[in-house]
Amino acid sequence: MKLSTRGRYGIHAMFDLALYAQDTPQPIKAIAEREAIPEAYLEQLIALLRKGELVNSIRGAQGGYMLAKPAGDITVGQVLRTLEGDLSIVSCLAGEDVCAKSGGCPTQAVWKKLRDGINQVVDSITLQDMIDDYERMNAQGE
Amino acid sequence: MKLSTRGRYGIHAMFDLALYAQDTPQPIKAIAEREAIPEAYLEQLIALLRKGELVNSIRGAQGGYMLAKPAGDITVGQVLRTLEGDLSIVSCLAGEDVCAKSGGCPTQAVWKKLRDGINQVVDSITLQDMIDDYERMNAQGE
DNA sequence: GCAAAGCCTACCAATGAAGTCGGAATTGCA
DNA sequence: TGCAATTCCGACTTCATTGGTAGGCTTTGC
Repeated sequence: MKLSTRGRYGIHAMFDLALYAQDTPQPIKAIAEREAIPEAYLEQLIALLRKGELVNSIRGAQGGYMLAKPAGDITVGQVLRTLEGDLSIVSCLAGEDVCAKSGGCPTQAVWKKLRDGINQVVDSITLQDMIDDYERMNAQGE
Repeated sequence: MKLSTRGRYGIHAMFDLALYAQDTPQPIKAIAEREAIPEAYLEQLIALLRKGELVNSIRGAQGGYMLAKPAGDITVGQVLRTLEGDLSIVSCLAGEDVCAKSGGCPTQAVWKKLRDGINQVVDSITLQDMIDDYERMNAQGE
């Protein structure tokens, strides 16, 4: 039950954009270097984020990427779902197909609680929250 | 970020034992049939549960498996961890290795919250809780 | 002693994750 | 006008894991 690197890289990349792409768009190369992500791979991930309308792209020289919305309007959950698909842990819930044991097996209740717990956590954290944490940390360190 | 069938099958099997192996041990074959799990595969999974000391085995004819502890003392989390390994979503936390960005990257806080949320859910549900749910459901259905 | 069970190990196929590669199309700037 | 920076796109490869099978040995109740 691991998050794949997609989700991890994705959050890193989005955080990076929130931090560095306030004024000028950031090219993949810069993000990849700062966040230690393979450049060609990051390209794929960002393509997904673009389709998910979480980032905007500017093509051509001096181009790059920026957040499509304010950092406070983007949650960790949105990013993870865009990259990893539905977070519902067990296909049984996603597909709405009832288990062999009709009437809803008692395990289903467990998976539901798990799913809700996870969503509750990831949807309550925005990129802005992360930035705030980060700046608080830096202020404290000095 | 899916739970593999291991976890799903495992919970089913444990629930089955909690329900049917109160007095007499249940052989793999019976569990597999009731829960619709491939017999030979279930054998492997139960071997893990045995090593994790969540079930006891009785060898020989009329043998089978029983829970090693009262159903109220076994949590969903214990079962999942035994079968799936650490539930900590992101290796970064398990290995205690600090990220490239020293001082703890701000994403780490996110993974920690996620991990804690998941553990909180799965460790708060025991097999007995599932049984109770199940019986309540049946009582209601009639 | 036979048959019902657990136990053990090796093996296999399919899938998805992670990443690479090459080459377009677009665009700022000298 | 043309070069270089950059996004965009799709195919390909490699590797580990998942999910499962097969076969044979060991234990033990009846």
